[in-house]
This record gives sequence, structure tokens and C-alpha cells, in this order.
Amino acid sequence: MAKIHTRKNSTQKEVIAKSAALLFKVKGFKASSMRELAEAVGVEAPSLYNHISSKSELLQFICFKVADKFTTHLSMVENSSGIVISKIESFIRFHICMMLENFDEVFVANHEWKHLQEPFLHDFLSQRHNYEKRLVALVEKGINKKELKKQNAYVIVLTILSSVRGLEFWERHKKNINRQILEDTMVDHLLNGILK
Amino acid sequence: MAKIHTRKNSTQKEVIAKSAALLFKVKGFKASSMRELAEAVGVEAPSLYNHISSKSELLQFICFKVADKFTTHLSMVENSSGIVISKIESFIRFHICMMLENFDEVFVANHEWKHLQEPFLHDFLSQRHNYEKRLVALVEKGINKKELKKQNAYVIVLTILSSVRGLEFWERHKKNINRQILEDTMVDHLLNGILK
DNA sequence: CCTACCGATCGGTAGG
DNA sequence: CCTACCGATCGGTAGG
Repeated sequence: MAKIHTRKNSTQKEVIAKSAALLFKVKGFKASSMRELAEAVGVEAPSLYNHISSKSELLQFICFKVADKFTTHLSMVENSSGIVISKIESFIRFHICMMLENFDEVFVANHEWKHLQEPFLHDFLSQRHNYEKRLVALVEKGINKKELKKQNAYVIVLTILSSVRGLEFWERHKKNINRQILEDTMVDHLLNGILK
Repeated sequence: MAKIHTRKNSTQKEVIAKSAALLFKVKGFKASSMRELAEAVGVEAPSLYNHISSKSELLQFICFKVADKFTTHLSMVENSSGIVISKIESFIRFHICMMLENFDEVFVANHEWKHLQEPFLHDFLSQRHNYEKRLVALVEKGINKKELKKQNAYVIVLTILSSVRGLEFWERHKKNINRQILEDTMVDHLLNGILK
């Protein structure tokens, strides 16, 4: 009985968070009101507070769920066998996949994190910084092993991360182009630029 | 006398817009209050309305100033002589330059345009769409002339635009790396990925 | 889950 | 350029 109660609560929280991600993406965190969110969910605004403690907590929930997924995948890639270049390809394809399949949440994590409250803001930025550092280390490993051209590893990581993030602008054109062509063209462009 | 009055007004409006760009960048448009802006400028909030008509007008002013600069430069590139690849290089370097020298305004135009009111929102998006279309045409011309690999031109434009926009994340690290290295590494990475 | 409601803050105006 | 102020809206609470 207690178990069911808990499960039902967390499910409803996830329903709210899903609506919140869409709303925050479209209007931005600050411009989204709890009354709008309540309407999207189908309840009155005060009822939301039976499932969440604040508007801010919703943003935390969304941002850290996204951050965890990226971190988890990177750990997997790091621990896998294979050459560096195929690890980089795997990480690029995962980013593209996340952009296409969890668009609202990834968008919110990318654009609205600045509205996180401390200590969550610091934690989030620290996680992101650590993520970038691990990617730089991966690229440097590829350079040392002569798999990649000798270039500034940080700039390369910046370029790759930015490019895949740019799929935000993709949404409008989703129907006009095949996903596989998108993914392969992008991977090819990004890898050919750094391959030896 | 009338001339001086006009000039003084427009100057003060530009001072306000400059402070607004910084504020909107740091806190976002919706989270920035006119009282904060007034404090940054050094007056009381109602005094701002002697120089601007609304908070929204400030956002328009910033966004369209940026859009105009990009459009103007692209026209120049299109009308210049030379091979396509050097036109693309010129456009990449101009974007990098804008990111580094008009960071606040470009950031706001990139992130806060969604808060523009109609009909300005429609106008802005239409300008941006037109800009992208002209870039796609340029890349396609390069492909037809066999200067570039045969690939989907839109994905290439998307990748390049996103990469240079990614310099937003650069600011934090400005002091740690030489600007010329940044620019050259990025141009090299992006061009080598599409060169034949 | 709801109705009723509160204190804070917002963009902007009146009037000088 | 200022002081004084307004109506609207916000996130969130009380109480049932």
C-alpha cells in the first residue's frame, strides 16, 4: 500500500516534469507560470504543490536528469575498448540521439540552467565542466596515439559539442530531411576535420 | 539645437541598450527588471522611459542591430570575387569576430529573441531563415563547382553556424588560450570536414 | 484535489 | 530627472 502510494506520487511528479520541460522550452523558465503549468497538467495551480515543493525544484529535476544521462554514457565510452576515434564517434552519435529523443529536457538543461538556485547551480556547472575536461582528455589521448591531427584539444571539443547542440535549430525542419543523413553528414564533417 | 537634442537622446538610448544587453545576457530578459537596469545606468526606473518606450523595445533594438550586422556582412561576401571556400572562411571568421567583440548583444539575440513581441518576432525569424537559406545556396554553389565534397548543404551550414555560436562557452576561458589559435583551429576543423 | 487569499514584485504612468 | 503610485501577475500557503 505504501509502495503504491510512493509510486503514484513519483509518477505524477514525472508527468508534471514532462509538461514543465515543454513549457520551459517554449516560453523560458521565468516566463512560465505555475498557473500555465497547472492548466497543461489539468489541475489548479495549488494542487501542483502536493507533488513538488517549488517551481525551482522542477528545473533541478529536469537539468540533473539530463546531466546524469550524459555522464553515464561518457563513463561507458571511457571504459569501453576500441580506438579513440570510434569512442568520439559514439559520443557524437549519443548527443545527436539525445537531442532528437529528449529534445525538451535537453533544451531546458542547455538554456535555463542559469535559473537554478544555489547550491544546485554550482553543482550543475561543476558537472558540466568535469564532462568537458574528460572529453578534452579523450581527444588528447587520440592526438598522442597519432589517431588525430595535432591541434588544440579544447577547441576541438568546443566545436563538436556546439555542433551537436545546434540540432536545437533542427526541430523546425525535422520532416524535411532523413535522420540518418543528418547524423552521418554531421559525424563525417566533424570527424574528417580532425582525422590525421 | 534640435540636432543636438536628437543626438543626445539617441546616445543615452545606446547607453541604456548597452547596459540592457549585459543584464539580459546574465539574467535573461524576463528575469531582468527595469529597476535593476535603472540602477546599472544610474537613474531611477521611471527615468528610463524618457529614452525608451518599453522594456520590449530594448530587446528589439538589440536583436535587430545584431541581425543587421550579419546580413550586411553576408551581402558583402556574396558580392565579392573569389572562390566559394574563401567566402565561407570569411563568413566563419566574421562570426567568430562578432562573438568575441559584441558578445553581450550577440548572446541576447541568440537566446532571448523568443521574447520579442509580434510583429517583431516574425520579422526576426524571417530574417534568420533568409540568412540560412543564402548560406545553404553558397555551400551548394561550392559543391557544384567541385570545391566541396558532395554532402547535404543544410547540415553543413547547421554544423558551421552552431560551432561558431558555441563560442558563447568560450568566454569563461578567454584568458587561457590565444585568440588566433582558437580562430585558426576552428576554421581548419570546419573547412577540412567539407573540403574535397 | 479544491477555493480563497497573501505579500512581493513587476512594467509602466501621472504629475511636476 | 524625480517621487508617488497603480493594476496585474507572480510563487506559494492555509485550510478543508
